[in-house]
Amino acid sequence: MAAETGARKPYHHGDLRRALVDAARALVEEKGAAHFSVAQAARQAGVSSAAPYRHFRDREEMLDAVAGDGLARMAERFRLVAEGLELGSVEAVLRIGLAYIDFAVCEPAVFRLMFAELQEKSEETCAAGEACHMHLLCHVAARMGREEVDETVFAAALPLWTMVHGIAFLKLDGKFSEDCMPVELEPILRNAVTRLLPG
Amino acid sequence: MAAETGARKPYHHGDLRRALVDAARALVEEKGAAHFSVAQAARQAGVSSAAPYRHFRDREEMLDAVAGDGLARMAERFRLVAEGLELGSVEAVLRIGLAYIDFAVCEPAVFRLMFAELQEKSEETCAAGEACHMHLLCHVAARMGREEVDETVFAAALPLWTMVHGIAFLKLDGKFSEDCMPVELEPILRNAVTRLLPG
DNA sequence: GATTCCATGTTAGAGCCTCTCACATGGATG
DNA sequence: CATCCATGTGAGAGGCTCTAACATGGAATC
Repeated sequence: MAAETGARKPYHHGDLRRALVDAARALVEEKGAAHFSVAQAARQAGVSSAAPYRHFRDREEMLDAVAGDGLARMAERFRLVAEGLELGSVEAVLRIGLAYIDFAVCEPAVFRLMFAELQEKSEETCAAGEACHMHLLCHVAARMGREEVDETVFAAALPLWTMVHGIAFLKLDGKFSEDCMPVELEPILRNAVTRLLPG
Repeated sequence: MAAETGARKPYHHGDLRRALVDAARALVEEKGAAHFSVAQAARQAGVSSAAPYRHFRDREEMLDAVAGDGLARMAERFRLVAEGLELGSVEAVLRIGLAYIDFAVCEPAVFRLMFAELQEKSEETCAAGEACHMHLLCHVAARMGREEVDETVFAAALPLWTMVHGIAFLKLDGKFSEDCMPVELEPILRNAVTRLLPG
């Protein structure tokens, strides 16, 4: 209920933390995480360059927040695309894989950040990452007739998970572009999923 | 023929470019690419902080050189581990995959940098990357009885390549560590390679 | 309602970094 | 020997991170 109409700033700023994460996300996507600066995000949000440090310990923690936000949004997408599809079906796993790759294509810099080397990930970011992983693991577990996600399920899901992850990364590197090696991903992915899903 | 004995600096410095790349590699591995600084690499090499700019346009180009160096060393490792093994055999592909993952584990930060978002990759870096990729493609082509690496070969190799890439990245994220989900990689990888290699 | 408190903001600034410019040096070349 | 140019240095502009001391105003307390 804040900062919508801009009628008047409801508090000192309203929800600066949220505004900073949004600004940071845009900047990261625009120039890459490496060239992102806290000062710029602060300007974008209309506050002094010291203000962000009330909400984030340092630059790294701000980037972590952007990563966590991205992971949470990706998990939500997984939920949406698999909604209504049979648990453990090739179709469901395929949809999740394609959503994964789609996210990477739509927000390449944020996607990279989500798997970047951060010295210290927040509880929140880790949980969001786990949530993403769990979407796939549940399907594999169902496929195997398991109730719990144990080591066996994890091992069975690993090739799938990693393959999709790898495809997304290579796609970002332009390996499948027109002038390199144009490839229709969906059939390849469907084929691989079929071969790799247990049962 | 330079800078071997260290008897006396043969030229202004000898081979500053090489020294800087080595220093940069060490620094990147030590603190991560994000916290690497040109000035520090210069100090490490014993020159002024302006000297590196005679050899690299900017910080980014210096990191690109470290990445290219890493890719070249990885290609060389691929050559070594597959030496003597049958072209297109499961064993050869498996060895290359394990070498890939091993590199990631031994030099995680450099490995990340090798696939990081760099605004502009040098000719050299691109070529080194292609060389790595080609090692796998040749085995797959041989497996399929092809002479050339065409789109079909590329498509067949893609799941393998991406899966190994993904495993390496997830391993860096500690996803297979003791306190998360301890997994013996080799059998899983062997199984997946067997299932994904054509023929 | 007035007072107090504290979360959240601001200004000033130390210290480091990137990158540039003018200048220095010395091996290679004619 | 004289000259040139690749490669180095020192100084410095400008930007960034992060800290410290101070300011402000909504919320809690009396």
